[in-house]
Amino acid sequence: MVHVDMDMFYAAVEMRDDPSLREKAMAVGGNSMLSTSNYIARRFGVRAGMPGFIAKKLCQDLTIIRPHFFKYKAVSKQVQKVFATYDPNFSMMSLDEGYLDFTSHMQWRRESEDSERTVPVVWRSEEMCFCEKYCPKYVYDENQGQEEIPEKNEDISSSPDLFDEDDSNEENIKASGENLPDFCENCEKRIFKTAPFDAVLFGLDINEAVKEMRFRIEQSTHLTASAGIAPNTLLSKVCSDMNKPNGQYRVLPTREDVINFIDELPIRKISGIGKVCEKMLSGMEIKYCQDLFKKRGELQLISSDISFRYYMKISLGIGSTFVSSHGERKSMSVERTFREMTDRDEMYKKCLDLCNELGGDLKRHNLVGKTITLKIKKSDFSVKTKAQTIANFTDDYELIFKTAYDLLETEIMNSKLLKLRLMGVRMSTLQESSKITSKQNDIKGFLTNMKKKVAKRSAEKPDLIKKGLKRDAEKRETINIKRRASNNLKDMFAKIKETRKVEADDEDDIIVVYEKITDKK
DNA sequence: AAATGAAGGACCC
DNA sequence: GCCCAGGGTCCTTCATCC
Repeated sequence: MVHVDMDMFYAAVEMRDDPSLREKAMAVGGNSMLSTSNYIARRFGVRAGMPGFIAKKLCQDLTIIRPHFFKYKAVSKQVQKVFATYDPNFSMMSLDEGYLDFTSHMQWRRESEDSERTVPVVWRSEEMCFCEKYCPKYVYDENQGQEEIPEKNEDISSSPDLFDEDDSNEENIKASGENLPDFCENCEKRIFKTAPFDAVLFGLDINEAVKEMRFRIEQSTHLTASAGIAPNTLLSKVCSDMNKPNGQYRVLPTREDVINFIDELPIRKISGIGKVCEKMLSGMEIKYCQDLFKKRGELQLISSDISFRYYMKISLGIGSTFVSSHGERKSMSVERTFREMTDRDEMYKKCLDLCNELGGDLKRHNLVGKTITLKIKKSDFSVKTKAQTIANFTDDYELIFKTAYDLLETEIMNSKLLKLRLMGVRMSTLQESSKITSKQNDIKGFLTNMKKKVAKRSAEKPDLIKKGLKRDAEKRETINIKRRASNNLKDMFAKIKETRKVEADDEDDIIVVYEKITDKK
């Protein structure tokens, strides 16, 4: 499995298109949030996911560029084109990263011609030396002359035995680059060591294959990518981060290599273990992946089945061994942050706008849905979502607004003074609009619609508030029950310790952790 | 008793 | 050095519905 990740994607695109940005500290995003920063800005501590105004404080000279998504999409398409030649079934996780299965490519590669592994050099970065001295003309093959895009070569016998299965050409290329200095003494630019030629021949093994792919990406987009090669996606994702700018890393498909790699790996490196999880696990003295296995007894006690399996898989370095090109989407949404809003009419107006946008998006993607969710974020940053499923699939903004309005109305009614900083509308339970029949809509829809209407009538607003308060009381009660349960955890441990041989020295810590989890609302 | 909905979070890019 | 956009997915808990 190979994971490929473009280096500081958005920032790199902007720097590519505006050379004046290259020597500056810059970031892409807005005043409220940055999505990427370049390496100069990172030296000041400016990182992705940081509010722009804070970044400005860290680095006064920071240039903030608004994102240009159409550009990123175009670049992503180019990258995908390269991906497709190595694995037509590649799966894109976002605009700038994807997983590929190289198995069948490697089969093909073993029997490939040199010409099929040769990539012409059509572009050199401006930071790189162009001087004759260090960019010798490379004659790929005396018989074939200048090389174009690799084509099926009919006469096979003529190719020399120079590059056997065992003898990859990596050595040859390296050898020619190793003698060169890092920088040219004439132009003082970096010397293009990996490919000081008009065409580059890549070797047979997977490292070479991935280098070739990254080289192709660079040639077509003028941007660099990093990659990770490993026996499964979980590991390859981590690997692509190891040699981050413009590099790659491989974990061999052997037991030793996988164990060596995973054992000392901080859990936070694994995709899916975030801030919260890290903190919780560190409370149990779990910092590295091997600790997950060491503390498996305790973990099983406090985790759900799914989480526990997940942890164990991580600790053993187990992950998915196949990629599936994107499944169908589950939801579609629009949301917007704005300056504090208290006026109701303004809120309804905003809601309408969002519904309008969402409706357009749905239509554009040929989708209809039936669950509408209203999301609001108050000035204190607390987030609330309210959802309602309607009878019929729709993409009509007026219909969406009808229910979104109701949801917003009850929210306004339920709070004395609503101060909003964000509003969003989401549609889920999606269907392809072509797939839905009018019959389904008419009969089934009519019945459920009636039911909903009756149910809604019977629930009047004061009742709703009462019900809400009642539910709060119930919630508090369940929290208390859980708290009591956690007090009994000590006894539980003792019993479990007897029946199973669990090494739990730090029971107190675990109870603290447990309380933290259960008290968390 | 199993399935579905709703609400809330964690997490990812 | 700080509490954060906007697009998603998935998990968990609780309620409800036959």
